[in-house]
Amino acid sequence: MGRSPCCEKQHTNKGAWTKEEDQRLINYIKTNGEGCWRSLPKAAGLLRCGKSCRLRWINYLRPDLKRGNFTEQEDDLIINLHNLLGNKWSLIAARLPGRTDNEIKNYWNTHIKRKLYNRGVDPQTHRPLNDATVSATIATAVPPQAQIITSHNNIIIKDASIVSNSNKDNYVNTKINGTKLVCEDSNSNSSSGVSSDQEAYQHQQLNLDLSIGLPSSRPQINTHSLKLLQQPQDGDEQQETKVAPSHGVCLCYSLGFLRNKVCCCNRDIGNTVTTAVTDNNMYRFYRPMNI
DNA sequence: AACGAACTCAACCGCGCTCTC
DNA sequence: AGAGAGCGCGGTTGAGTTCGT
Repeated sequence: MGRSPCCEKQHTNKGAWTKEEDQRLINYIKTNGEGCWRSLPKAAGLLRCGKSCRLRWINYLRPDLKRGNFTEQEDDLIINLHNLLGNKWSLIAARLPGRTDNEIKNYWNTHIKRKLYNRGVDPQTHRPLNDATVSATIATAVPPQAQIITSHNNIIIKDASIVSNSNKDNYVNTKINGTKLVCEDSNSNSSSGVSSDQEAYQHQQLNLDLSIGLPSSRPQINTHSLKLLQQPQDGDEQQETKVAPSHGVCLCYSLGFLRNKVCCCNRDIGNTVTTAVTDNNMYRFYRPMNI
């Protein structure tokens, strides 16, 4: 049993949008607002499928879109967000006002990938690409779970505590083919051997202030958390576990989760803090502000 | 000037998720 | 509980544009 088509294909236009079609769509959305894309084309007098209308509006016609080239700051932000989130273009776009996921995806594929290759960085892994010596050194000195950030001619190893002392002595702050390995201790703001321009770079590093647990990290969740994860989403307030008498910040919005939906994390913001709730495979965390 | 190659990006496609009935 | 509708996402396509010879 196949999926029904989103529209009657033989009665819809395809390809580039005309100015008249754009104007019809703009006029309709100005009057009626976004939403109900399936019925929109007919209501707006457009021979397009709803998906096509939605895409045209979101990627091209929306008034809050930023036009023009990406700035260096946006480039860096995209690279850092991609390092953190992978190909989650919608999440990345949520962090760049006026940019769309499609635009960022295209920009990544046409510009940034090449830029990273030119820097000798693998755009998928964000690890050094073509310098066998550097790669081999990192493979030797740095545990695979370490977070690595490439910066100019430096490779910054976040969370230095998981790098053994002997490896720190042997490799950190040494230059290999012009690339310097730098350790950064996650418990302190200072990095060992970090020069002023490196610090300036690190200040630009992304601080999303996040706590995200993926399903693979489930074993790390204690029984208390699991109890929270199993609780019903709505209504059953007695099962809501009181964790700390503090206010909190819902991270769902800032991450771009639950767009267009009311987040259920922040119910009873007073003294009750839901530390984690779950939608199938995604845990959503609610962070007390005093942590 | 002409042609093909390379590049860009708007648009399309198909899948997965959520919601409703 | 399960099927279908609707939406959003990521990957891919292809027409238009730019570049190189």
